[in-house]
Amino acid sequence: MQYDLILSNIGKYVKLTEAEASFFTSKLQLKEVGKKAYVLQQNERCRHLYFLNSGTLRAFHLTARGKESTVMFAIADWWITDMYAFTNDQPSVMNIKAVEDSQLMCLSYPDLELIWEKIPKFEKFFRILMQKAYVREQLRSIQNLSLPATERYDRFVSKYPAIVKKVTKKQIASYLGVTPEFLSTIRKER
Amino acid sequence: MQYDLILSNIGKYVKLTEAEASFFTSKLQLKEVGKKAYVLQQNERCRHLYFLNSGTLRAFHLTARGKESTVMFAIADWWITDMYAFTNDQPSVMNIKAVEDSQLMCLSYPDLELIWEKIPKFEKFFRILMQKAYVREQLRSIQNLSLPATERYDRFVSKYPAIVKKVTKKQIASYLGVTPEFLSTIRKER
DNA sequence: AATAAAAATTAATGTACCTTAAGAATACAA
DNA sequence: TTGTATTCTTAAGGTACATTAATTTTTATT
Repeated sequence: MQYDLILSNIGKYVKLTEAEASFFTSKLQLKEVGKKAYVLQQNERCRHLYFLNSGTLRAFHLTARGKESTVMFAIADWWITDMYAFTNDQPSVMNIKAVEDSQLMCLSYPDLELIWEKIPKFEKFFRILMQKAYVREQLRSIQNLSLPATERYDRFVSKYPAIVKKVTKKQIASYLGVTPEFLSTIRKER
Repeated sequence: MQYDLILSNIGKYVKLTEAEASFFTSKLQLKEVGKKAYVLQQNERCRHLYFLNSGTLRAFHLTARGKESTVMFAIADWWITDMYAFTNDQPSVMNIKAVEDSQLMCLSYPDLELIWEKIPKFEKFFRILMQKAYVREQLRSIQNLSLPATERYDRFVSKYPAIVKKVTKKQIASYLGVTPEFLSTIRKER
């Protein structure tokens, strides 16, 4: 049922007993959002960590001048939140919006702290999750600094084919840090 | 003595007993490196996680065409390694080199696993460490995508004044993703 | 199906930043 | 202290990418 995906996601890294699993799932809230709905608005407090059961989300930062920068995409089986705002209880620095109808599991920070306290295995699980997220971001930084846009696009397409199928070119452009017009000329060259 | 800094660093987030602290420090190896010495070479295996007692290190990626991109700097009280290579036992994607004479504590992956197993509090500590590193990298990505070089420089200087004192303009330029020549024209405008 | 709205493309022009090259300042080694 | 390397700066010319604007294509709405 609705907890299968999230439990198997966690199960890749730690083994939970029945009791632990049911304590954990008792803290989850199901949320359904329609396409274009906001899961989080920039400057608001970010009260939840989200796990995607289905659908697609996009996190993006908006500058004063209205420029959008895509921070990340999430599809089924991914975790997403504004980690800065969520863990520091600060106004969020990004929006999270549904690219298509999506189903999410929500976990509040107080509940997450309870879970960490009661089931230390979850510290391990989140350590691994954060470690992988850190590595992903660091490799992205390296690529942004060292590669021209054309190669960044090629690598994005081959690394995230499932995402490419779901999101617009405009959204990919804002993830890569180029305009949609320029991405279009890049693609013509292929 | 030599363990004071690292223990107080850890103590900010978890409280260790005497026995735990001494088990932990028993796994640490002291290393001294001279200015310009390599702590890690790109493509080599990355066998250690490092904590800086003193000095300054710089991690940078080198492209086939010889272009350097600075991934991060580390000064006293910072942790540093090629986290991708270290945790996945893969060839490293970056070099780590001493900007000045430095003293480090080294921890191997097998020892770190022992520590995690024996003292679960260390899972929590590293969860927090990875979480902060992830947030730092994500905010950097946002800034790289949304701000022009001149503002990225200003923010770097105000966020990391202690690092600015230690490293060259050329190294800062390669962290910001601009050439030293262009950084020079930016600085003239201040 | 018709209309509206958003995305994608194309092309002309513009600019932030790069490349090359040379000179000046700073640090390093003999 | 002198020479040598490295960094930093300045300036001219070049390029990757942005901006603007118009057209086409795709998607969403009634």
